[in-house]
Amino acid sequence: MTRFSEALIPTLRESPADAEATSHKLLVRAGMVRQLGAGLWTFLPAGWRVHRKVEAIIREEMDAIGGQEMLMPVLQPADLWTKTGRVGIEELFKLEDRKGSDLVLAMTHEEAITAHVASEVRSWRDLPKLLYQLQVKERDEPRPRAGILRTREFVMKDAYSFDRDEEGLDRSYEACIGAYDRIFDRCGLSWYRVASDVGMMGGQGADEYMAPCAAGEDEVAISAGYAANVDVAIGTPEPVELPEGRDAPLEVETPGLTTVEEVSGALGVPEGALIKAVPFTGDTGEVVMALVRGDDEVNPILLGNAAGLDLRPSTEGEISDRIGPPGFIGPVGTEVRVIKDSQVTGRGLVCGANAADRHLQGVEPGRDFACEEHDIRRVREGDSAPDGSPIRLEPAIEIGNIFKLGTRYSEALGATFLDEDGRVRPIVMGSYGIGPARIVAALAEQGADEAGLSWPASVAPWQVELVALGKGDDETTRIAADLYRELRDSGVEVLFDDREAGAGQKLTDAELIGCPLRIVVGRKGVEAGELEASWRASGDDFTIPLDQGTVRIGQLVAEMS
RNA sequence: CGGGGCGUGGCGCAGCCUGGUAGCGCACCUGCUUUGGGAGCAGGGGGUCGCUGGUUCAAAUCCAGUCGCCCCGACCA
Repeated sequence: MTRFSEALIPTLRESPADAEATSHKLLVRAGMVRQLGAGLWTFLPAGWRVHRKVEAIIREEMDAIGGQEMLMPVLQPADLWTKTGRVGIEELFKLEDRKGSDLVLAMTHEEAITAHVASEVRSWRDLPKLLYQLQVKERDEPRPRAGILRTREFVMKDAYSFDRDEEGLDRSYEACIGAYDRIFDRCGLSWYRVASDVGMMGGQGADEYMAPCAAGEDEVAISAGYAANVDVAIGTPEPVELPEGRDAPLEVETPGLTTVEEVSGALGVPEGALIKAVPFTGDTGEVVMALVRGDDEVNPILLGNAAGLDLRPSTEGEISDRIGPPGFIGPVGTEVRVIKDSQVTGRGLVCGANAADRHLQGVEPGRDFACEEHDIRRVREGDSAPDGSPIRLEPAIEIGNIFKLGTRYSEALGATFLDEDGRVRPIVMGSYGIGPARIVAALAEQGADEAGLSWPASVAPWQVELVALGKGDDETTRIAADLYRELRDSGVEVLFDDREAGAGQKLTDAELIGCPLRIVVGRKGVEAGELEASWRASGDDFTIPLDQGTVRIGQLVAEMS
């Protein structure tokens, strides 16, 4: 299999100075990855072994649901991207060839695959199809970060489904969910499938697969029976005790008090009794006033979806012109569109009076102002999920995503077919991505301890690390070398540390690299007729009789996978 | 794009403020000793101090510009 002395596994005693994330530090220290430039990473042999094992699991599960693997170019004519309207995306790398033709480096492959399917698929009989590839993607990221977590070039498994209609898409989508669930389970990850924002991909539905880890750049709202990206998560907060209602709003003086904290303090009401009015301006110039409880924040994504607009926070000038003095605005008497969070209810609420240094008490939605009602507040730790269980927020890294694309790409690129009635119809598409490198990083984060990495057996670079403590050609070294050959010949993936190095270095490196099972051949053990074995994950150790080494280790390896 | 930080042998760092022959630890090479948690002794190799320009008798050090990298935020199919 692999002799450490002959392999390129450059372990490091210290972390690189610019590393912050655990996975970044440990993957570099374990000699698995190296940086070539910002967001540009090389997988060294040990790291690539892990990556390839993840790929193999992906291939098996995609093939199992009828996926067909293929390979498309990364370098593509810009023309295709003009047709789908994606050529303007800032993250898209653009370049010219020597003839001046416009090219792009693909960030995903919807354009390419749809162009092929458009020219090859004619009839309803040709559908459905599920096609996938493992291919490099290129993205001009504004900020690559955290080692291999967010890079400018990375391998992605991208799959695309092509169906005759929505029902077919639903079936393809469900099949992919099944495959994805199995893939992440088999990789040994802790993961969640969460509802997500459909984003710029458009389409009718989207789920993300998230792996919780400290270095994650997303946040997930999780409870016993609920999981959603915080971007779209909806929870129910603790109710607020409101002051007495009134027959009509009462204007009170609140000189210079513009924050929720100041107003609630001055009036002696809980922050949740205030109505926080947050103005947004749409791409059309329309101003929308979002209302949430004083102790809540507006979730701009939920608000944007509710409003059906692309929104940005309004400027002070827009607020003054269209609503009232900033700091004192409210929904009563305003002429702009008002969208109220469903948690803003009851009598006795407090809001800005749209007059300087004035607030209104005893306000009641519906009676005192008209509005649309949606869930637009940002979820908070401790909220209740729909099933009543408490929500917690966890950082997580996105490891996969699936979209119901619909016909956006097929219409743009003329991917149509003739149905059974002879009508031309656009193919209904789905898109399904997985980032193997992110799985590697998430596993590194999830399994790490003070000593280093710890890989699940299914994706470990080697199943066993065999450490020979002796030096030169003493007896222990010969025994270790014999055991290595036997294990290798019996099909065990074994990393044999045969280096001329001190025991401390070899043992620490074994913990750093994180193979599931470590076997030590040393003088003490050999004198007792034993091999010393230990599990990386639990630290449990035990001995194996020397003469049963190959057989027992073979059994343990079979059991672990 | 806004803010902050860093570029000095392979890695981690000091030196810069106050200009004057480039240093430390680890790693590496040779020899001897050593071998159960990152060994010891002796000898040795390796750096145009990111780059360009300026100031100066003299620049790692001062000035200007530029490139690269990291972190926070914005952004992120």
